Amino acid sequence: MKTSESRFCKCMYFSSNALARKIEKLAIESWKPVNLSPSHAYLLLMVLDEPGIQPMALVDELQLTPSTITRLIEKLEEKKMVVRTTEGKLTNVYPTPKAKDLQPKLKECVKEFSEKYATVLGADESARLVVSMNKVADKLGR
Amino acid sequence: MKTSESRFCKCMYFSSNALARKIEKLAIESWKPVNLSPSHAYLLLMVLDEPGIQPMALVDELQLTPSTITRLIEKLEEKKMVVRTTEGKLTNVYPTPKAKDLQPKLKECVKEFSEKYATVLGADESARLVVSMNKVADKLGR
DNA sequence: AATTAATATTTGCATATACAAATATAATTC
DNA sequence: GAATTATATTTGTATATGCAAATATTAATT
Repeated sequence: MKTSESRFCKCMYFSSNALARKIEKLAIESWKPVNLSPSHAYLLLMVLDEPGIQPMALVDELQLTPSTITRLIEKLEEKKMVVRTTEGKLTNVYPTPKAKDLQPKLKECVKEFSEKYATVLGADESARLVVSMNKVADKLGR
Repeated sequence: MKTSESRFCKCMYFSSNALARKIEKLAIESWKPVNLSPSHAYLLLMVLDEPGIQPMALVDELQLTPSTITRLIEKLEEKKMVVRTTEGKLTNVYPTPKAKDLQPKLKECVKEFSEKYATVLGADESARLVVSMNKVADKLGR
């Protein structure tokens, strides 16, 4: 059954979740080459882009909760992709050389992913959808 | 930081997830009065609407995996909201009287929820967004 | 300076979800 | 009718995520 044929297809809860799950699946495929989940990959991209970035900034940028960010960092630490230094109440997260080596491949995955859905949906339509999802998310605040 | 200001706001993965999480939060609030999570509530609504419905039909309608559907039903069974009868390889799920009593309240929650986001986003805009999310989900198939 | 309040981070616990394998049954094919 | 294949459901296990409480540290107030 298509999403649009479900009895609940008029419901924002149903639709946003169904879409997110399908996109997630596509994303997981895209990041398989680097053996990272999409969230881990995005967090690592942030760290590579801004070495020393602090968890709270990651919370802000990735819109996840502090505890989730801690857990993501922990896993990347296990994988020797980042290191953490704690001074006082602040923590800095730095990429390891291993992560830096991976950077080009990571960017490749980002590109592959966006091409994957642009192919299916059309570049314009997907861009428009992203903009309007963001607008709505903004309005829902916090 | 607003969703639209994140470094990743152009990415479908980020945006669809951020939106789904925010909507989920709103939905959880809306179904607190009946002490059910949104997924449980929707499954129960299906069962009330179509007593004896089989798990596979729920998989189809709710677009979740079979295992997730099993788990959701189990929990509703614990709560004495549904009963399962298994004959051969098929299972039928029926609402209990307790669930039937709850039905009006459940529908009330659905309404509250949709009013909640319609207020924030405008009825038209939210309807449009839902339609286009469904369209995209359809195209992503499977 | 001492107390209080605010902030950053981590931990313990709970939940929803999925995948893959296991089970059980029904349908098909030979 | 026996063997194979397909289908429905459940189970075991793993993951991502969140909330609330715990820690630790800094800032503000008195």
